[in-house]
Amino acid sequence: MDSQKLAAEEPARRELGEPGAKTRRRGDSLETDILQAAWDELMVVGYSHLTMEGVAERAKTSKAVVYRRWHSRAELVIAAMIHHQPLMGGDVPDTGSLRGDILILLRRMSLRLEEVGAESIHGLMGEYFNEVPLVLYLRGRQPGAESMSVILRRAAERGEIDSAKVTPRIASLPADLVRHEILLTHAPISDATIVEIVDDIFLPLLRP
Amino acid sequence: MDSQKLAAEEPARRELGEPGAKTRRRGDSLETDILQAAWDELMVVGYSHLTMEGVAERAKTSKAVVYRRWHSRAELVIAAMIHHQPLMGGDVPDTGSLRGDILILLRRMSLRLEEVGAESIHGLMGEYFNEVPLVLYLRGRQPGAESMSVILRRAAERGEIDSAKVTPRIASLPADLVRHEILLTHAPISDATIVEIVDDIFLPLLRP
DNA sequence: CCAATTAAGATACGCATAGTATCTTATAAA
DNA sequence: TTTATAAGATACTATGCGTATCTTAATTGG
Repeated sequence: MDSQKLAAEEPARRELGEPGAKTRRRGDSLETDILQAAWDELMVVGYSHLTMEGVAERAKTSKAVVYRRWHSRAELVIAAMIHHQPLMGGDVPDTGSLRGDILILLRRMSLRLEEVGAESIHGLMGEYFNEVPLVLYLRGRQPGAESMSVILRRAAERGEIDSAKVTPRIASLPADLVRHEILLTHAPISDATIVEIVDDIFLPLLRP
Repeated sequence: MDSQKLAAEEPARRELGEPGAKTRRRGDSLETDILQAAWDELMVVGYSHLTMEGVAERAKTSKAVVYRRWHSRAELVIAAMIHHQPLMGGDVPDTGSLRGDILILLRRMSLRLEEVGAESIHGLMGEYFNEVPLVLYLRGRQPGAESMSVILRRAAERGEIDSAKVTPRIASLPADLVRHEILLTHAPISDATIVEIVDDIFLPLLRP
């Protein structure tokens, strides 16, 4: 039809042990590699400078392959974030006191959020606002992330708190405040801030 | 030097009463018009679809004129937001009770934030993260926006609250929670949510 | 009141990136 | 071994950013 230059002269040998090796990943293996590449690219250049081209290049594949699986930059990055590490996942802390448990939970959450970076989260929310998975991710509503309710139940059983005072809003309050702090400030949240949230706000609201 | 087509044949008559009228705005008048155009454009197309070209066109001027004053899209939009309406500004409510005052303050703030739109705020934060004015705007730290401390001082004088309990974090808590809610959810914040924040969280923390 | 200066407004351009389409060929399935 | 699928390379369109250049209206100041 038109003067399209056909194919490549060099048959695209990817860096393996032997040069000239021809191999093509497919399916899950390829998908995992792309998600990893997207995460790496996010860490290196940040969300605002992340391009589909860049991710494809890093994954040693091409844009078309990436677009075949994710329809936009935001979708890809959200998938990469979840693939890398859910925000709230992990074992439920059990130190024997509510204060100890929740400090562990909040520190873990803030480390993971800072790893992703507030900039990325804002970027995603800005161009992908009506999508659900991102908010689920942020709020830690992934399946298997019910740490907070487990901790609160145990604390109530120990008699540390008045379980009648535990509304959903209060249960999510500490995480909300940490999230808010990270989203609005550039510097990482200090441990003193986390302790303040727990000791001056959260615990006083729940004590019998 | 090169084959540049020179000038316009048509001398750019802007819509005034008489066609053919030649007039050029300058200085503050022009600046105000551009800020207004930027705000209008923000309302119509949203931040993610707002372009410098679009703003210039709406203001009936050209991109170059806009760039002469603001170095980026984000800078322009922040200026437009502040020009349109500071988040926390306005008279300090004085209903005679802390609860009444703070409800007014929070409702006002949430209306204004929703007018700007969470999407815009995320977009701005995403591409302009290290800039100070936006966070000042969001946190209501503009000069003349000390409503909250005035309200709290009056409440303390009336003996409604224990002023020893008022830490900076607790003082900003209600606004932080409203802001957080708006930034994370699509729908406008309900009045019940505002009341809940005040009655279940804020007031219990300050009562003697 | 006229000449010199400033900046508005029009336009073009280079560049980056999004997203799509097309083609060859390695890999998997039958 | 043949056939179907999709990986990977490449080209292409469209958009928008940010800059530069040029003309001319408006302002300033002697």
